[in-house]
Amino acid sequence: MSVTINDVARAAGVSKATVSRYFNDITRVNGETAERIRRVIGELNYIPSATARNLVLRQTDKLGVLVSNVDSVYWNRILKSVHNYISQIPEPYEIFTLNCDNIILNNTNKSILDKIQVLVEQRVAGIMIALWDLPQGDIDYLLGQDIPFVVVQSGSGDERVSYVNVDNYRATYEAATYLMDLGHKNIAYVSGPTDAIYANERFEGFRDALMTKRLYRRNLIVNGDNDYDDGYWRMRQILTWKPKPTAIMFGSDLMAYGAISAIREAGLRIPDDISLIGYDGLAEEVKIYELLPPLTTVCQPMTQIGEKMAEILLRRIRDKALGKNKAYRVTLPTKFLDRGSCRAIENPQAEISGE
Amino acid sequence: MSVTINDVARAAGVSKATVSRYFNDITRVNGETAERIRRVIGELNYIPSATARNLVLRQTDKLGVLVSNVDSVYWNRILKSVHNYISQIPEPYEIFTLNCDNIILNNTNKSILDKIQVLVEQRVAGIMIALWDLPQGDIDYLLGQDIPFVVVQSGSGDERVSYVNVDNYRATYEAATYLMDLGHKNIAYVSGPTDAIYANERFEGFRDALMTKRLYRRNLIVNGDNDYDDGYWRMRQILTWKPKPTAIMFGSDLMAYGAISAIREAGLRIPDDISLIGYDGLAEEVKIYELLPPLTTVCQPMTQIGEKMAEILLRRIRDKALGKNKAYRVTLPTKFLDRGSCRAIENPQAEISGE
DNA sequence: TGCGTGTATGTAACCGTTCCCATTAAAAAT
DNA sequence: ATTTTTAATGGGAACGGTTACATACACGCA
Repeated sequence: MSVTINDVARAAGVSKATVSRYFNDITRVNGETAERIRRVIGELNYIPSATARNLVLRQTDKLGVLVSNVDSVYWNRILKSVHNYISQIPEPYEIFTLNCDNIILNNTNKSILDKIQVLVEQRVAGIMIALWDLPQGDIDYLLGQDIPFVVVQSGSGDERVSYVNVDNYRATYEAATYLMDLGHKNIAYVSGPTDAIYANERFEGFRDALMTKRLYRRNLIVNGDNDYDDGYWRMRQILTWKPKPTAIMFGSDLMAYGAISAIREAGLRIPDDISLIGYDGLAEEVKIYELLPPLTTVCQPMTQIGEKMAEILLRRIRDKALGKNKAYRVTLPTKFLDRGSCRAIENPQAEISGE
Repeated sequence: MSVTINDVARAAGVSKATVSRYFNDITRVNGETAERIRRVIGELNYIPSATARNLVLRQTDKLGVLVSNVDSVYWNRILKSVHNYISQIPEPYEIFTLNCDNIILNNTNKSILDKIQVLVEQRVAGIMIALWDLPQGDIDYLLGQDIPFVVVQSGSGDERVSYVNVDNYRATYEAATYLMDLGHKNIAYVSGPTDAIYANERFEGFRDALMTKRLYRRNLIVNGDNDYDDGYWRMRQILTWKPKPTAIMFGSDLMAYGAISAIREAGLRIPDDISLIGYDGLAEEVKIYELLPPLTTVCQPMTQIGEKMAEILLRRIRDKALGKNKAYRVTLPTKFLDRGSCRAIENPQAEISGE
């Protein structure tokens, strides 16, 4: 089987304590001895077992990241930013990413809690949770363990939870106001999954903005699933409405792009025939998206989100070492980016659909 | 600190051996006792320590993945496919992803070997290596450990290494032939990093194809870095050449898209003014890429690559349990996809540049 | 000479499991 | 009634590290 510290100790003619010291505090081992150990390690190709080490130390220098799905630009930018941040600090943390999309999509009997437990069992020093939604039960479980963690996008009202959030409500409120200022009166909204906090926040911003001008109509609200295909199909459905909305806001860029595909297919033009606003700002983050049809959108500060997450987690880990236990919470602003997929309505149509 | 098996045993009035049996072979514990243990576990919120378990069993159910950069569509599709495959098998493997891009980009003092060692320290059951390039030294190191591993895209001639490769040479050979059949005589090639095996294979396929018709010119070869920005800048440079090549092949779709951006900027049209061929087939994999300007390209079977990787790794793990040690190697075919970014040359220009 | 000091190393307990090997009591077989 | 089987459980030694404590020795100094 694999080489252990005992093998090294024996071959080097020392006790395993000395070998251990060689790794953890080399100043406490004699130069010649150290050299001997070094050679033996090389010869035997010895790698200490993190398992055994973690067991006795009851801690590791590993950080766990739980991410919804790895193949999403949004989470990727955040992940990347986390990696960047962590690689620039003095502490030698290693980041382990655990993917949850099979749980969510395949509806297996595994739950997010199982994934969290995997991380807990690993005795990671801290956990970053980059999920679209995190059940309160799981939050309670995490609070029960004494592992620092930080949550993004699913920060609820729980005061004990550290999180990085985005000002979703305000973002859509402003975007909707922008559309109304352009003269739109018949504005549809395609929401993300209604069971997710962030999706509701976005929707509520839209709704409240429209309500200020009595333009909110429940039958102009569509619930989507956030992805491209969903945007495509929802748009095809919307295109059959009479009258057609003059503008549509989406809970995600991906849905908006899917919608663009349906709109093109129908032979309509943007923004001449219909105005669109997305949400995420993918084109701001990924160069290649420049080549996509322009989309006015709400940009999320993904890089900043990742940095803040990592920063807060580290602060919590350091706090824990000092016996402190304080939740940190940040809400970051978004940036509205007009890329030309909306146009002004000169002759607002008299008739408003519904109700 | 956290609840241990001893706490459970004490609270349930049994020995820890019985609690252990409760988890591992419940038939060997009395019904009433089992019920008592079950209750205590619930009350104490006990979760067995995987660390301790792994230590005594000398194995884990963790698989490690080393990936170049998480924010790449290419690796993402492969990762996703790996996750899918693993989630469908009976064994309860957990996948830990380790990201290497800070190593490669930031040029830190950390090396890929360090990352590999982290995985070895974790005593993962197996390792998947999804890197653009893997130094031979690292391969040797891995072969020295007795952890099964499989490599993608960097499989060299080493017979002891299991890998999943793509028939890069043939792919570019055929793509180049296609261009020549369209009448192109002045064809440039923008290569990926020249120190990577796959990039050379692709280039060689191109070169050999052109050589068959004596059209290969060294001064039409540009070395790029595979990404969008690089494609953009290389293209700007190429556009200054006189005469301009009538067609350009790229070592990656990303570079080709970057080039498209430069071409648009220059007011030229594709394929009317210039023909392009990419490599990867991103538009085949990611729905949203449908909206990008069409690009004729070589599609890599990313899903299949991920599946094969996972499949081979598992086979190797099972083999190891049987004392077998055999390398598995697969080379997958690509698919040429004509999406209309190339046109035929009716009046091939007489003059060929260079030499 | 004797004593304190510092350096280098060894000894052994411990981390939280698994599992082999008793041990015990009850059931079955003789 | 005695022996054998079987079922249920406990005791304790691993697993591979870390670390507090003990030990041994060399050195400088009163």
